[in-house]
Amino acid sequence: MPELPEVQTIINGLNSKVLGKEITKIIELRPGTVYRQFPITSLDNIISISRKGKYIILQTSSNYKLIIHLRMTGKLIFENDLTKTSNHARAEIVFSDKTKLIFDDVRTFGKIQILKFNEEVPALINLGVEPLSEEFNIIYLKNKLKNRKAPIKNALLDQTVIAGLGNIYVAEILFRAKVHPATSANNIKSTKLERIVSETKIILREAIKHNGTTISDYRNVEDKTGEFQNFLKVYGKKICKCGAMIQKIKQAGRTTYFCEECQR
DNA sequence: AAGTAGACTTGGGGGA
DNA sequence: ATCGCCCAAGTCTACT
Repeated sequence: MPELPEVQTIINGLNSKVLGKEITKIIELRPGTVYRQFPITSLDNIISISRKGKYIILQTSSNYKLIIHLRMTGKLIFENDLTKTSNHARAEIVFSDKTKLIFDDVRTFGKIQILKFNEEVPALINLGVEPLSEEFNIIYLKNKLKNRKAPIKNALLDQTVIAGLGNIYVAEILFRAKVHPATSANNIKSTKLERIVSETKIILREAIKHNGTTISDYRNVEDKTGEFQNFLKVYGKKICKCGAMIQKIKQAGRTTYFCEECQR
């Protein structure tokens, strides 16, 4: 799915398009997309739009919130015309001013949860630090990784270590930090950990500036692609800028791209 | 406890 | 051109 920069781009779009709007109904077009623990009876305004890791949180004025996860192929598309729809619309959030958000998701992994405002979700409670916050520093990372023998690639994908990284950005981070993805997490030198921390922040900020990375499905709320795919150095590449072939290996079921020459 | 294969699901692309 | 196999931005569960 969308990783942190893509989700942040969507948050920015939602803030300009739907903040303050009144929700009249939430339509589930495919069963299993929307989890409701209670019926929504009143009309509610969206009073805040934020993100934790890759989770989108819409807080409403009358004590409930929507937690949306896009997983691999989910999109939130703002639409001015209520009669319009999209190929894989799974749910719609309809507003009183005759606009709506379409939740479109080819692979149907994405979900919308409707929760009481103070209700917590285990996945959200257990999230690690935000990589762009000051809490994400070498002391934190060293402590989190000290007992982990698994490859650094797997550890950085673990949302309870850092919230928001995914397969593309972890590959790019390790490439720029010059760390081999199979290195045991607890066996990385401090200078390299420092590089991982600093490159993570740099890459994520750059990617947000370019509206995220579109490999295939990701779109922002205006149904537009991101541009950061033009700046990737290793993910999906065949040849490294050093001239060596980019290697592809499987780690924890995911494909890892890396350069044997540059990442040691 | 840590680590990982499998499951969920649809569609696009390279190859026979 | 068709068929069918492999692959994909993520995370939860169940097993060793």
